[in-house]
Amino acid sequence: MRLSQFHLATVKEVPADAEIASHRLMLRAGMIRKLAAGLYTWSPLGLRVLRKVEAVVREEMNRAGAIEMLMPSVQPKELWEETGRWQKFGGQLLKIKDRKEQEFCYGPTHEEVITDFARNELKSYKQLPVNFYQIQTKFRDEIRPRFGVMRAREFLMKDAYSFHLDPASLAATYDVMYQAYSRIFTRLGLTFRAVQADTGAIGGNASHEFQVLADSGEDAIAFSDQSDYAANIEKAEALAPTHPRPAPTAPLERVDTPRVRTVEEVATHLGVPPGRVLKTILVRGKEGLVALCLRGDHDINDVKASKLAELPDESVLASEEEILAATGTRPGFIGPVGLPASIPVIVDRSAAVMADFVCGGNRNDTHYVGANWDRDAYIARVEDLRQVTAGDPSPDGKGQLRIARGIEVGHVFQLGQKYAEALKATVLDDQGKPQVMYMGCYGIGVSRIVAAAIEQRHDDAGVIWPEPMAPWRVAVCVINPKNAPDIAQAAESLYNRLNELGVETVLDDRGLRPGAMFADMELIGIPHRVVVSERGLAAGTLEYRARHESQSSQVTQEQLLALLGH
RNA sequence: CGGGGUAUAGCUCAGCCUGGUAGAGCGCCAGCUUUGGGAGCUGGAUGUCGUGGGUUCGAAUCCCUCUGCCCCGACCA
Repeated sequence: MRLSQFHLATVKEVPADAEIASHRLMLRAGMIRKLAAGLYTWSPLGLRVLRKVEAVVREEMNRAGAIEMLMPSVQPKELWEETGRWQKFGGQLLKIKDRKEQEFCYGPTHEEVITDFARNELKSYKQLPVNFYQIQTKFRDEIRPRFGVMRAREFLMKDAYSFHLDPASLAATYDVMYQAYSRIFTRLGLTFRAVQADTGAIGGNASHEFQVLADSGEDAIAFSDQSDYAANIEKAEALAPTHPRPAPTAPLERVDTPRVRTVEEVATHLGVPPGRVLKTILVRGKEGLVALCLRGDHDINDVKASKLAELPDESVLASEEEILAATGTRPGFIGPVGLPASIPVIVDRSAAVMADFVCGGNRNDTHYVGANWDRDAYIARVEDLRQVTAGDPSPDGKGQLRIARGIEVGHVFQLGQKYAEALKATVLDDQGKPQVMYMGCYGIGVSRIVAAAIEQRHDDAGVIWPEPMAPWRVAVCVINPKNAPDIAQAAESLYNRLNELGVETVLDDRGLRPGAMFADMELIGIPHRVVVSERGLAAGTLEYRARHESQSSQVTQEQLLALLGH
């Protein structure tokens, strides 16, 4: 590509609200332009990168035996009503009407459509297993789109759906997809981890997220320092302490704590560490309120809490009015000691081994000190309720947990029969009997990968693309071609030679001053830069510099080609 | 959806408090000069000051309305 024939539109300034590196750099490099909240135009430059990611994804999906297809982005309401998701999906589902007032949605995902396709196309177990995929635009009406294409409303996704006669076949394909995903992210040059993920309401335990490690990531992941255990923090189990609960040594005593409400305030006020304070959270259960007790220095894990039988799928904190009505006490002074018997007290594993602890007094402006389980308060059940923290023992018994931040770029999931059942997608088995198929689904955020790669690989000057993602591998920069026709000629012939060898090359023939040219090539992250100038021409050399290095070197054309693998 | 901001030239922003001819830098156009790290000089074009209303002799500026956008909390590739 001759840059003079391309549309490169780099800018120096970027809105102050572009917070993370990838968003800023994508705007500066002119890869994307915002159309509206969460909606971005991919410029020619940005699209080149997006297509590179797509190509790797497509290659590996094909290699793994998946078959590409393409489904509509607009989907009829009726299908979504069959699975109940027209309602359940919530506000993220963009609903639209056509001229006949018929309702549709812009597809946020394609389980309904693919399962409808499958129930019509797949008749026999002999057609299974089969794995369909597409690379397609999705729309999710995110409550808060942010960080550019990292969390956009419209985004490019690779989604695959596999169909099976039995769970064993599903597990086998799941494994193949897991391996394919590992290859994809490895090939793209990303530092990532596959982590166990929560399976939500669907059940089962086979789901992994592929997380690109980056401090700006929105997810927290927990991993062992001594084994390959890794899980989304929502999923990571907090093991029960191995030591038994100490015997009570202190008497139960009520103390005045006027206006002292939070764990931190209580700890400071009474001069005890937060770990000696019991945190009691009242949530709205299926029948009345439920008390959840945690150690003061621990945080509740909403996913774990919502799995409790007493709680609805979406657990909600009780309001101040509800708490007052149920206990006669304001939030901040609630504790398990003397709590109305109608409120079950579910205690986190770590909190259950506390002794002589501080807790709310169930009377405004008071707390108890020297409280003890059994003697003073009744435990309905002990559960794992808390978020793991760094230093906790790894759930697999090997090593300690560390916490890192990640960007979710892929997710593999064994769906089981949920959708096939709702949509009555069956095949005949070898007995001629209809069997509901088992399904797996496998997603990759193609556009998000572009942003995630930049988060991991950039410097002050701009992006440092992994080679498979770079818009071009090599940039040929010409210095002052106007003054010396032989320089332009030399650059031209080098450019042609590289193209003949199949090296994707961009020739910067815009005639800019060197500084502007170098700045642009660094900003857009071209891995290899070659400078053709009068100096070098006289010496018969070219100036070479790798994007990730700060030093240039003089090379002959043969050396350059060798360096590029030719 | 709750809380907090913000909206002025193509872009990034000042001006608003204290009402009185619409500003800067970058970019763009023309010309001259310059040519190894985002050049210099000269000249030029560009605005319903987000929308609608109100106060006022007079509103970018004060008041109200609506809308867009951004940030902080619960969802997901």
